[in-house]
Amino acid sequence: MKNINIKALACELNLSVSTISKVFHDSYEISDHTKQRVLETAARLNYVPNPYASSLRGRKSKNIGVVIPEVADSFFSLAINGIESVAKEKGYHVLICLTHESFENEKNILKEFQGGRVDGVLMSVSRETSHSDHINDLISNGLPLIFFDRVCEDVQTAKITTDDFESGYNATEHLILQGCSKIAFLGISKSLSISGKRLEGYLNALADYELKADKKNIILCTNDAKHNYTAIKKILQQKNKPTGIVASVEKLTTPVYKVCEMLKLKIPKDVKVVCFSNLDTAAILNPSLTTITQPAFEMGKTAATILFKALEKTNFNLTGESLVIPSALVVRNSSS
Amino acid sequence: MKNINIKALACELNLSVSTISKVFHDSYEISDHTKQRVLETAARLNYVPNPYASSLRGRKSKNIGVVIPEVADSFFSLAINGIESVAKEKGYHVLICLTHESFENEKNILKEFQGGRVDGVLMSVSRETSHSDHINDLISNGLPLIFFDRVCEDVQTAKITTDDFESGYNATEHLILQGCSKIAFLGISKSLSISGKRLEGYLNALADYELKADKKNIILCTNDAKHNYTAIKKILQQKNKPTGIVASVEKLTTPVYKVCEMLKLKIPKDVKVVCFSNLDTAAILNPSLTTITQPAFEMGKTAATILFKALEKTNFNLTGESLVIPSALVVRNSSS
DNA sequence: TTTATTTACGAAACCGTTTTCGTAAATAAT
DNA sequence: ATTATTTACGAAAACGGTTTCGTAAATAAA
Repeated sequence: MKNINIKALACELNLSVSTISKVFHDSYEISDHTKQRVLETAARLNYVPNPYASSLRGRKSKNIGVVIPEVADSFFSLAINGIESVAKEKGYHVLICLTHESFENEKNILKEFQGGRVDGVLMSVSRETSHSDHINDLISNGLPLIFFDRVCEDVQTAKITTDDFESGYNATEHLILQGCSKIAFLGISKSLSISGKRLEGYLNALADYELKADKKNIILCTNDAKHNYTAIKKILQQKNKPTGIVASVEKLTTPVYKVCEMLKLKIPKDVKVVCFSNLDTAAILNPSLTTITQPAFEMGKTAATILFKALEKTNFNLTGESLVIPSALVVRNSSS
Repeated sequence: MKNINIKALACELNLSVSTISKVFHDSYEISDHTKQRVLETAARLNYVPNPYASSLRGRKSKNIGVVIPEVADSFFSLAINGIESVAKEKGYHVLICLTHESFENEKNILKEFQGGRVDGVLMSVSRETSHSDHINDLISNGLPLIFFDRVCEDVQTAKITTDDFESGYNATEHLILQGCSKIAFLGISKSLSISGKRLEGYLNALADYELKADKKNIILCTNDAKHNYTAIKKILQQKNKPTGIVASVEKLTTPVYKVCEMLKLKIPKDVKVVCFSNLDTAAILNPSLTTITQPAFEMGKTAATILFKALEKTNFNLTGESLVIPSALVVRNSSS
C-alpha cells in the first residue's frame, strides 16, 4: 500500500541505506553478491526511488522545461516529439509549460524555474513578448536556455530557427511568379522575430520585383479567432483586393479558406494562398494548400541535443551553437 | 548568480528559517510587520522556493501525470488544454508522458510514478494495452488514476469517455441513410475499448438495417503509415468494394483521402467517408469531412476536475464518478 | 499583584536520497 | 609475524524546505 523507501529496503535486508543507495549507482564498493541480493528484493518489493529526494540532494532535477505558446499546433507538437526523443534517451523528463501567448504567463513560468524545478529550458517565446529581462534573469541565474523557432534576438544564447527571411521571400516570390501583383501578409506579432523576418522576406520579394507594398494588406492576427476572421474578410472585401495571401502561421489557414468561401472567392483562381504550416492535412484541403513546411521534429531534436551538451559540460558556450534549418516550400493547388 | 535559498533569506533578515517558511504560508503566528519585511526582501533577492524540497517534506509533488499515446493529435492536444486549465487553477503542474502507443513505454512510465513523482494520473491507454496489472499496481499503491477516452474496462476507477457505441452507430447509420450498403470500418486495436465500442456500434447499425457485415471490410490500422495506406488501398480495390468508410481515428483521414485520389474514387460519389476527428481543418478539406467530433477539451477538463476531488478528499471513491460526454456527428460533404 | 492567555518567534526533527569519511575484516606485501 | 593495502560496508551530514513544539515577552483576567 504505502510507498516503500530506501530505509524500509535497508531494514528488510539488514543493510544500511548507504549500501542500498550505492547498489543502485553500481558502486564498486559493493560486492556482487550484495548487489544481487538488493536488486532482487528491490524488484520484489517494487521499490522505486523518490526522484525529489534525489533532486534535492543532487541539486539537479533531471527535468527540462519546454516553454511554448500552445500545444494544439502541429509545429509545436512535432517539436515536442523531437525534444522528447532526446530527453528520453538521456533519462530526463520534459515539463511542458504553455504560455497561451501571454507574456504574463511566460514570466511566471520562468520565475518558477528559478526555484530549481528544471535543469535547462527550451523556449519559443509568446506572441506578446517584446523584451527579455525575464529570460536574461534566468540565464544569469545559471540555467541554460535555448530558443527554438521563436527567439529573442537580443538574448545571448543558442537559437535553433528556420530560415524565416528566405521562407517569407520564397513564399512571396512564388506568388509573384504565379502572377500575383497584390499580395497580403498575415503576421502574428510586431515584436516576434519570426513574424518580423517573414515579413521582411515578403517585403524584399515585393521590392525585388518592383511591386509596391501596401500597409492595408499587412495585418497582425491575434488570439481572437473572430477578430482574425473579420480582419481577413476586410482585406478581401477591398475593391482593389489582393490576389495572393501569405499567411505566416498555421492557425490562419482555416479562416482564410472560410472567408474565401463566404465571399465566393475561388482559390487559386481569385486568390492564391501560401501558408506556413505543418499540418498533415495540407495535401487534402480544398484546394490542397501550398505550404512553407518547417522541420519541426528536427528543430526540437536539435535544440534538445544542444541543451544536453550544455548540461553535460559546465561553462559550455551556447552562443556559438545557433543553427538555421531550412524550411521547404511545398507547392500545391492553392497557388497554381 | 547562485540560487538563493530560505536559509540565505533568513540570514539576510536575521530571522529563523521557520519564520520565513511560515510567512510564505501566511501563518497566523507571524506578525504583519515581519511578513511585510520578509516578502519585500524575498522579492528583492528573487527568492523562489525549491519545489522538490517542499515535495519531499510534504510528501506530495503538486504534479499530475498525463499519460497519452501521442501529443500530435488534435484530440489529445485539446484534452491537454482542458487538463492544464484546471491544474493551473489548483497550482499544479502537468507532466505529459507519451507512450507512443507502446505498452512497454506505458508500463515504464507508470512504474516511475510509483516513486512519488506525481500525486495523481490522467490516462488514455496505448493501443497495445490489453491488460491492466500495471495500472492496478499503481492504484493499489494509493495513487488516484482516472481514465479519459481510452479506458481499461476492468479497472475500478472513474472513466471519462464519450459515447463511443452511439457514435459508431450514428456514423454508420448516417452512411446507410445516405445509401451505402457496404461499409468499411477502420479500427485501431482489438483490445482498445473505444475501438471495440465504436466497432460494436457499427455492427449494430448494420444489423438494425439488415446489412451483412463483411470481415474483409473491418481492418485494424497500426502505427506504420505505409501499412495503413496499403490496407486501405486493398479494401478499396476489391471488385465488390465498400461505398462507405467509417474511420475510427483522426490519423486515418489523410490516407483515406490519398488512396481515393490515387484510385480515382470520388468522395462522396464513389465512397462516402465519416471520420472520428477533432481537426480544425475538417471543414475545409476536399471535400469537407463529415466527422464525429469528440468533446476533447471538456473531457480533459472533467477528468482533471474529478482527479482533484480525489486529491482533496482522502478515501474518495472514484468508481462512482464515471461520466459519458456525447460526441457530435457533424455532417459535411464527404458523406452527402 | 498574581496568574492565565495570547503573540511572535526559534530550535530541531523530518522528508528520502546521496556522498563523504571512517573502519573492521580480509588479503597482500615485506 | 608484522605492516600495508584492499574490500565491503555503515554512520552521519548534507540538500532546502515544513512542521511541531517550546518559550520568552506582552497582554488580559482575576
